[in-house]
Amino acid sequence: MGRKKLEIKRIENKSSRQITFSKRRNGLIEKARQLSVLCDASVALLVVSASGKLYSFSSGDNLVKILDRYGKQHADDLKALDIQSKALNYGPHHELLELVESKLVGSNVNNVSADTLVQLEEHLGTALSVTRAKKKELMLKLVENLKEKEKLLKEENQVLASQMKRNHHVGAEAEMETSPAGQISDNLPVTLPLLN
Amino acid sequence: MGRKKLEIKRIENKSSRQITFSKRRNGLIEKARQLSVLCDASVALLVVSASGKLYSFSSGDNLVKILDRYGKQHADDLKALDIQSKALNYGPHHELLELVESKLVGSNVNNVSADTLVQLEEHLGTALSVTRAKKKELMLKLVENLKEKEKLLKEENQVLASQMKRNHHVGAEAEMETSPAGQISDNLPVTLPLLN
DNA sequence: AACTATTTATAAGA
DNA sequence: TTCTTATAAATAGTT
Repeated sequence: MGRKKLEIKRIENKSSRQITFSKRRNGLIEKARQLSVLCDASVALLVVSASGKLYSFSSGDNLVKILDRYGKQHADDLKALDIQSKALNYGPHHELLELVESKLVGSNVNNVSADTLVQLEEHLGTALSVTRAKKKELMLKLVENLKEKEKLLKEENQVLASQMKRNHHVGAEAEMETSPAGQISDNLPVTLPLLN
Repeated sequence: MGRKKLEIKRIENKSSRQITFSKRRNGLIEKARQLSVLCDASVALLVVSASGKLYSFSSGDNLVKILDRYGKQHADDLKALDIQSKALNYGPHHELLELVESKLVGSNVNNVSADTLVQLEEHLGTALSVTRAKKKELMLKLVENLKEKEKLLKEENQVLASQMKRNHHVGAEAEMETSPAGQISDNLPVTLPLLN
């Protein structure tokens, strides 16, 4: 979008590269902001220059608020939760923390590179997703079982209700039965599939 | 850059918003890619739609490596999960990423202190727990609702079954009703509403 | 998903 | 850096 068409490959001239970086970085961040506003989307953008400077944009507000909102009384709850769901979630979480440590241990922290931190961020996001996936899988199974139970009970209920109705009719009109009692139970398998 | 100038504020029309999201998201990701190539920069971009779908770009092979490590079958699972669990989980996740950024923004990355990173690690653990806690809370509520339903249905079943039994008795023994017919129909409206 | 009239981003130059 | 401007690119509304 300039005087000339620019091939998308590393700009070899250093100062052009820096100028282009500065311009396009600003443009990218502005675009990210627009997307988040226009479309009600959450956007997080990290840009690290070749020289290691970090620029970023992020929609939404920050973690401090969340931690405040959940307050101290939740700290214990969270511990309990951790214990209970450890078997389920600890694997990835553990790996994650080990990874964090391995990124830091033995190396002077001052030498941690921006790339390492970007990588770390990705690891955290992935680990969180994996954790969610495992827990959700199990919870959904539980819910499904309960829904199945509910469905069966509803069916049974409707069958019973319709039998009630017929019997009631019979009772009210003394004995003018259009169908013998035996037929009712014969019909049951036919009506059951219709209940859903 | 279109037929009309567009104000940068939430697009109210849902389908326009979705279309714009799709277009601009693609544009943003392409711009991110170009910046990383042209200027030799590290770029990480996360976009989550209002409906919870996650899109991302990351220079380097970090993300790919991670997904490979956790297995390809997880990649699809994670996508699906992100859609379904956005309302529940994205908040903390998002804020987590923001924290990561806030720890870094404006400071030369080389100056990040060990304390800051230890703190960050703690925050990540907490954020993970908060996420789990939220999900668990909602899932438990759902399970509780279903159990309650189950209980009510069982009770109703028993009522219906015992009424059946009585009616059946009446039918078999011709007309010896322990309760008048009217009473039965009086009872029906009481039990029927439970069916939903 | 394609089209196209416009707007927007930006490459080069100052 | 910042501004200017010619031009490339993105995209809003439309089909």
